[in-house]
Amino acid sequence: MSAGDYRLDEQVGFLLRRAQQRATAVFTARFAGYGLTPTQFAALAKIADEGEVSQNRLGRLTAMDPATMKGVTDRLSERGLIAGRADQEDRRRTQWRLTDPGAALLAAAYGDGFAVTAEILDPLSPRERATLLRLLEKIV
Amino acid sequence: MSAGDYRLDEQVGFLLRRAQQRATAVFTARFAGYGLTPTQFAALAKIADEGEVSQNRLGRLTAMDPATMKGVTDRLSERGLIAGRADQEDRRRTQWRLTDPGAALLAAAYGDGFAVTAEILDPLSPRERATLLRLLEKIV
DNA sequence: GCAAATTCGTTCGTATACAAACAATTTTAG
DNA sequence: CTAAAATTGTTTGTATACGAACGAATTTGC
Repeated sequence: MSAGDYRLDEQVGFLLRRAQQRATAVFTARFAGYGLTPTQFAALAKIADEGEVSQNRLGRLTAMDPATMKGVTDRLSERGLIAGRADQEDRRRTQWRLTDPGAALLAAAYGDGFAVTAEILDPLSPRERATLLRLLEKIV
Repeated sequence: MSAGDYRLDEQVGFLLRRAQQRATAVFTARFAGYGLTPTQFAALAKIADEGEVSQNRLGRLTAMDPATMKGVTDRLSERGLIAGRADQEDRRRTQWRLTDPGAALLAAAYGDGFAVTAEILDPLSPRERATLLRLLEKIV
């Protein structure tokens, strides 16, 4: 346990941070034309799945805390990609749905979403890809 | 390639983002007493390895771009954990080293660094742990 | 039915993360 | 030797990420 035994480059936290940096870089390059960040794309995809979804629930589905979710929905809303309405049954809630431009942008971007995944996993064999996803699922 | 086929929860980028959130949460809980973030701890550990290191090189060793590195060295320096000096041979450079308090804090924290790694990898078998590290290395 | 607990969304502050543009300095090439 | 290229570090702006504290609204527990 001495200092000399601690190798930063072998710690899983450090490797996860670097892997996510790489994933973000691949995404950013591929999505430059859409002006969408990974979290914004995730939010659009989940709203599409849900049809209509409250802000906090969207945060849970996309792994963003309420403070982060606020910023993302604000920016998507300002760009006119999503629209919110006050929920009459629960007046604390804001329900979000895709606008037509939002749905169109998302439809155009899906293919690049698959391409991002493919590019990140390119160094791995099909078997390794499945293993990586399985192990990541186990530690989250 | 239709919209319905895109499952966010199975995309490696999304899983990496969630895994890193978990890793950061484990680190933050374990390091609450030190007031160190994962990047700050990484910087201290690498400075310790190098003895003395320039700001940009430290950024490369810890996977931080120059703008991010600036913020980290500023905060560590303000806390008196590291000290910088102007390099006489290359006047663009700032060389950083640990102060005595910085070295003492780092020495006290190393054990918790190992504990963080152990806790993150706890759901995996020894064999799976090695596999995960190997696959992450391949995609970074 | 009502007080306590929980949930929803907001705001503030701090800390990565990185693109882009920049000045100062050093290195490289011809 | 010197002009071009590269490196070092800084600054600004945008976007996560999250702790903490908060008011408003809803649900729970007794």
